[in-house]
Amino acid sequence: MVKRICHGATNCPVARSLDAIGDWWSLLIIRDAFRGRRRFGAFQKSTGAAKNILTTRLRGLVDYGVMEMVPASDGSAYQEYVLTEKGLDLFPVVIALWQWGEKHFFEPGETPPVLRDRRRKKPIPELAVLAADGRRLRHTGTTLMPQF
Amino acid sequence: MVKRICHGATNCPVARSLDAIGDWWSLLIIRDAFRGRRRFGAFQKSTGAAKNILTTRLRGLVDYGVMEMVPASDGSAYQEYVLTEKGLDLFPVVIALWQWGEKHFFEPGETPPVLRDRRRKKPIPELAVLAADGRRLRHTGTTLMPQF
DNA sequence: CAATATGGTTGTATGTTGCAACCAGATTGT
DNA sequence: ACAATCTGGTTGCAACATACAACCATATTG
Repeated sequence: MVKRICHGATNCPVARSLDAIGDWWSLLIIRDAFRGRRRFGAFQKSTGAAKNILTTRLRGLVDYGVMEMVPASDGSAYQEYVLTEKGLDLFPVVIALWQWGEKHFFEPGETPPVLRDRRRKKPIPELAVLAADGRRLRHTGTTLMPQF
Repeated sequence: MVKRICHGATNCPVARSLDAIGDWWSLLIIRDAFRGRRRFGAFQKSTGAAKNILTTRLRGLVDYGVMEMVPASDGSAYQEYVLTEKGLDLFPVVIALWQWGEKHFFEPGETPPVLRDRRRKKPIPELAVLAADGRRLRHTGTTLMPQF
């Protein structure tokens, strides 16, 4: 999205992901797309981004295949921006960021908005990295992460 | 980290997380911290960031409580940067970004570095958002995400 | 058919980045 | 002991990105 002079051909999946979405505004747009926002104006209001910034970010997300432009669902001549399958796959990323923020950036007095499964009417349990045998995996120095 | 003029007091956990780590370099530093990097010079080499950028990012991460400076583990007079408990809690975020990049940014010919649990010698299964009853949760429009 | 909403584009001032040069203290080699 | 080098930065500057306001064309509403 933002031009990356230094890391064109990195082999690291994290770096490649960040090329597409590793930017404050893009991630905020994606968050709002998961909250049902579809229109340019809606994203502008809910993210607070300036129009030109929003334009470049939406264009970048479309270029990377995270979102796509579709005819407006209300039949008007306008267009909407919706997440592609690739974009929907970012769900765990957004949830992980949500839960981390919820855990670490709210004072005892504050009540963070609760992430809940509306269908089952229960809060969503904390996302966990599991090993192949289903046991919860905790990061322990050299357990993970190849050196590429 | 980067000064956010527009969103000082947002109630959204994702936005609060992004204030601390929603930046290309910071996330790359965190990735490398999970890969065992500890020294300024090591981060410089593995991320490719310029020294001044690295300085500001490391300082920011320390300010936000994601990393901390500790005396060097080899007994020298230098210092090292290590993840705090709060920083270690970013593990799911990094894994989610890793897996998303692995799935969507590698051509059929390319082989992405595999994320594997060294202790059990098996690849790590895909991170999934689970509902309270343990069933896999897929994003379906209005299932999740409160409007704050 | 005038007024307004939508979805942008184009300046311009300011802030952030990337790069190279420089520097002080710690460490190493002799 | 002392010069060379390594480590972990800081500073200056040019290039680039951002925020904000003004403007504009098309679509929609009253």
